[in-house]
Amino acid sequence: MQPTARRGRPRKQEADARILDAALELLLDCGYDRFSVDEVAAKAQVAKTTLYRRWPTKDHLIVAVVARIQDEVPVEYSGDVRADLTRYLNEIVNGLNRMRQVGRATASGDASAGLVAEVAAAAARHADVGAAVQAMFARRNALVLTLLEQAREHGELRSDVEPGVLFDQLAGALYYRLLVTGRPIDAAYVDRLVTGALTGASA
Amino acid sequence: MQPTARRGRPRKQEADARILDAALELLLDCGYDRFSVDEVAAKAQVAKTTLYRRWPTKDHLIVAVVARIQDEVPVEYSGDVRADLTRYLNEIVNGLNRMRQVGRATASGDASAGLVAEVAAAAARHADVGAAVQAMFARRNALVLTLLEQAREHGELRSDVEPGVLFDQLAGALYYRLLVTGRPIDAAYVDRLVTGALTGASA
DNA sequence: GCAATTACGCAACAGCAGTATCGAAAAGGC
DNA sequence: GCCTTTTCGATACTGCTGTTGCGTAATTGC
Repeated sequence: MQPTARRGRPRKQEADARILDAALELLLDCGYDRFSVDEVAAKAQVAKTTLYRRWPTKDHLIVAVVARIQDEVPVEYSGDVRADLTRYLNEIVNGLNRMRQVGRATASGDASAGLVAEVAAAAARHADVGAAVQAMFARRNALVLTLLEQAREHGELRSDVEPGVLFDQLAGALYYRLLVTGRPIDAAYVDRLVTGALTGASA
Repeated sequence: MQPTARRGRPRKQEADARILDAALELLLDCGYDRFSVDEVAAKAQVAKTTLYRRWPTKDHLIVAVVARIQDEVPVEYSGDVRADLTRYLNEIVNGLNRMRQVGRATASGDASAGLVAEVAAAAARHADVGAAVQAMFARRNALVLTLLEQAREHGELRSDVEPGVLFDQLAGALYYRLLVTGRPIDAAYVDRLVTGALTGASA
């Protein structure tokens, strides 16, 4: 962050917020499929040029909006990994369900799946968006990973457990179920998931 | 499948194959981002109308192409779940790596992630595509799920293991890593994954 | 004050997805 | 043979994404 007094006319800071606000509002109102850059610019009372200077593609804009509504989930090791993990995963699920209201109009099943898939596709299309998405998730999950390490050092987890792999299993199962199998995700499922990952499948 | 002699002019069967061939070729040559319906129609020497009568959107066409190159992986319970699972997951990884050649031109990292994400987004956008994708995966994974049940009955897995949840963990971790964290997936990772899921994380 | 630089709004543009319309062709029903 | 139905090819069109060019406004450096 260098507030380096740049050479030319400074950017209108107000515009950024107005655009993001308009974009979020449009996303909530109309859903992803009826979301058009032109309309965002119109709603924000900003020229399309101004918008595109900040976010070079629709994908960039969408990811910026999603990143903005991602709130941090406070996580602290309580001494009971099972409870902590269950709470955190349920928080993720709640976040997805909160997204679900986005674009009820899509009529094609699940809007949360739609947004997640759209973000994933955007990440795959543009390298810089991909980096931003990875950073977003890394930031979001950092606390949980350190929690897992604490639990391991505390003796609650096997010493050879790799937090990264374990978390891939848990979070991956949620998104896989959401995107691929399309079956519902509720607290009971989260419970079975955590139980399975902790106790293991071997007899 | 009713070869019901319909009333009007019959569809040119040849066109379907020509379109799918052209689409696959274009996908292999140019990647997803330079893939345009107009060009597919031109390459297949078919009017755009003819194409759109068969696949009503670009998403439908893409999923049809991907479904076409999905080959079945034979799976049979060998008495060693660990080995069987490892083999199958590596098969999935190989499939993803085979996709990786698709669209080298995209320059944005990983083309396999791109296609997977694009298919997921298409599934979320259109209910019927979603159903087709779910069916595709269900068909692909059915053998593994029965394998897991056999292993459970054989006493190799705990009796309370739910094959569906276990498989979500494994496959989900792969796709989560591919799409979200973007870190490489190799045989060593698959190994750690299977080990983790089977032995469990609890001390 | 003046030049250089950068942002702004406006308008026009190219490219692609998907739709609409039209005449012609190929089949069945009678 | 004739009518109906459906497909085909061709063309033009709408709407959206993303780009470009241009005149103008705001700020820095001198």
